[in-house]
Amino acid sequence: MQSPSPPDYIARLNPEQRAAVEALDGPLLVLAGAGTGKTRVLTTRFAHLLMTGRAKPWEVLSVTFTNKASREMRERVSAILGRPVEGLWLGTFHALCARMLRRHAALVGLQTNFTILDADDQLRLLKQVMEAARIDAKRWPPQGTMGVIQRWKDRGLTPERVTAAEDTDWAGGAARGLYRDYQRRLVELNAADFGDLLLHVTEILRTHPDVLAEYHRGFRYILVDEYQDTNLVQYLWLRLLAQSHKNICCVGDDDQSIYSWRGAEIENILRFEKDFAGAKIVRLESNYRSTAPILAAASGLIAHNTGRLGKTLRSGLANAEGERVHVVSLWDSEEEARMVGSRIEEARRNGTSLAEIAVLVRAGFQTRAFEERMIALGIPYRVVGGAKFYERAEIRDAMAYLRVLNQPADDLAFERIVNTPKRGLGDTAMRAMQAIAREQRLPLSSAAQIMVEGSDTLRGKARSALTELMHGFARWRAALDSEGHVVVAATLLDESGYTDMWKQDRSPEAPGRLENLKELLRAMAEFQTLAGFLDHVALVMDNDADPDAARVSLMTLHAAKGLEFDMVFLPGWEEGLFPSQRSLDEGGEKALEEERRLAYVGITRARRVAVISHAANRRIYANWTNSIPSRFIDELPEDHIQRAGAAAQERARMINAPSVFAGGGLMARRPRVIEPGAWEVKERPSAGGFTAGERVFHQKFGYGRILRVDDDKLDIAFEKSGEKRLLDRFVEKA
DNA sequence: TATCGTATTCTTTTT
DNA sequence: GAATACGATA
Repeated sequence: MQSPSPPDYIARLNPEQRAAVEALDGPLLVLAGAGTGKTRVLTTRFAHLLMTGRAKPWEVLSVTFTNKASREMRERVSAILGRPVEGLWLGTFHALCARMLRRHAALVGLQTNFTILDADDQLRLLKQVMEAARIDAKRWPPQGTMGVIQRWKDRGLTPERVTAAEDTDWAGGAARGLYRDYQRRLVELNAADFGDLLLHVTEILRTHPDVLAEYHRGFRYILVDEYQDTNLVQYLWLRLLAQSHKNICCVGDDDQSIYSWRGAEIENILRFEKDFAGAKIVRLESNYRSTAPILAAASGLIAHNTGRLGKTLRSGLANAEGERVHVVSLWDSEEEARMVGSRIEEARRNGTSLAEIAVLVRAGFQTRAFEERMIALGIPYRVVGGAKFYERAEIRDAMAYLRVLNQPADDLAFERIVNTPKRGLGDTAMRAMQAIAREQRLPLSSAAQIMVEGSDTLRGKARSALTELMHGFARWRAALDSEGHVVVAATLLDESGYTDMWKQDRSPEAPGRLENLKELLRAMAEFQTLAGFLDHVALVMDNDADPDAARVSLMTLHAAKGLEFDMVFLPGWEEGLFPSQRSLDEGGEKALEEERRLAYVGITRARRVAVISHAANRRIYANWTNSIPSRFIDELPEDHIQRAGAAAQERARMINAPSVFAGGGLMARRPRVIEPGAWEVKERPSAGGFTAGERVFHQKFGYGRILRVDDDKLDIAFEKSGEKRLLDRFVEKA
């Protein structure tokens, strides 16, 4: 089977990578640790499938999670093959499913040109459904209902498949009915939400053997990236498609599973061997990215998790020497931002490119403080995944116009633009329109047409405005074929008065918005059809403005997965923030492990320098709150880190004045070195002497019971406010 | 019908 | 503290 001298794309691999590439037939799980050449294995494997003649390019189904990953894979496959490859089934779960669903839309009651709704539309629609069902939106927020529905969809449950036992805890057992109504409305609107793309296709594959057989003939091999992040419906979809030939190769890393909140089930990867009989497992453990201390720190941290498949990362670099991971303690979040700023300036002076520096935060709002600092210092930066182009109001408005153009039955889009700009069509007119639509079971735009043609329903300014709008749409739609979608879009924005609305707007953002509209038209020109463009926007909501430019990257830890930088800053390692309190409240111990994996992802992004920091005081909402260092800092192996700031002094003090008593006691009574000023909240010297199981009282959180004592820190289960970690001086014995 | 003021929520993470 | 949502008022 193996030729005497393998092709050089194989010869360049290390033995474990080679094993992963060459095991072409049957199920294979590749456990790829951070920085072990996962993408390389996937792309080489793809190329190898073609080179060995096992499959044609279109017979391989390659699935990724992000658009970025699929773009990268496409580029690298064609680089290996030395030519651009066309007709590939390569994309995100959602993009591939959208493509499949367009072919079989009728099987779930949709038309081929169905609209893909974004999060905003979904919520508005659900609100309407909940209102109609007279559910108290105060008590049961629509977002919560949306969450319940999405989790069902994540598990492949259509409304019919949801059992009564599943529907107890939300809205008093009304959630299942709301789900059913919501799905009905979607079909009426000829629309699908994100979850539907997978749900519908999986349902079709489950219930239409002929369709399934067609795909079995089509896809001889399946490649899956980031398998640890798949949810149940994605798993079902894959299993159905792999059923006959079983040539499925999943690549993933259980230590980097960070999407459980989106329905991902880490069990999918843990269970792989059981799901696919005769599965082979290959471990990639040679890390070619980071220095030895960074790897050691990350490994030491993740070792605190249980239930791992287990991997040992070892450095594959020729020179793995490097600085220890820095841990910096600071007074407040402003000082933290200053520290990061000055270290970036220093690195820049020493020749590090800004493109090689990243600041990775737990939550999006944290980037703001660093942005301000970057502006003050004149350091170019970019916020990755921040305010998205396609989420801006003017873009969404323009998109709504285009959606109505493409599909008159798109009620959500129609509602959005019918009175934007203001045409004098307020509540009264809209209520009348909705009444007609409901009675005759027609889309809003048809109802509007009726109102315009009829004589009695609408009069005066409102009438002429609506007439003009409807005539406009007829005209623009007619021009679509002859003029092309870009020209029509430009005309539409002008004639509808939308551009004028912003031209007359005196607010400082208005010129920028007009600029954005022009940018939208430029983006449209890259697509053959209007429908193609709309799909792209719904599925590929990214805005990667010149990623090569020398800028510091600011982003969330989630957004950083799959990326790497020479120098990585990891600020805000504080209890409550990271690990996130909310996450802990919702998910308990499992959530804590996921937070820890997130920390692991963060550290392993760094090639040469990692700087972890925490601040003693931080402003949350409007007021200052004090925080204690994240437990993850304590979990880092001391031999591989280097402390600076207050914590270093504190630690020096501990070493210089060893206590004869073991454990907390005297050591816990050491004065806080973090200054200036006293702690604002009433603080008593560390009392020590707390034991697990004891009942305590806290000013804000009320009564609770101590779960664990860790030096001067206590894990407390509060009766009202969940589990928290606090310094003992803030609680008293109850 | 539109605008202004107040109340409320938000800060997890994304296709 | 800001952005949004909603209600009261002109």
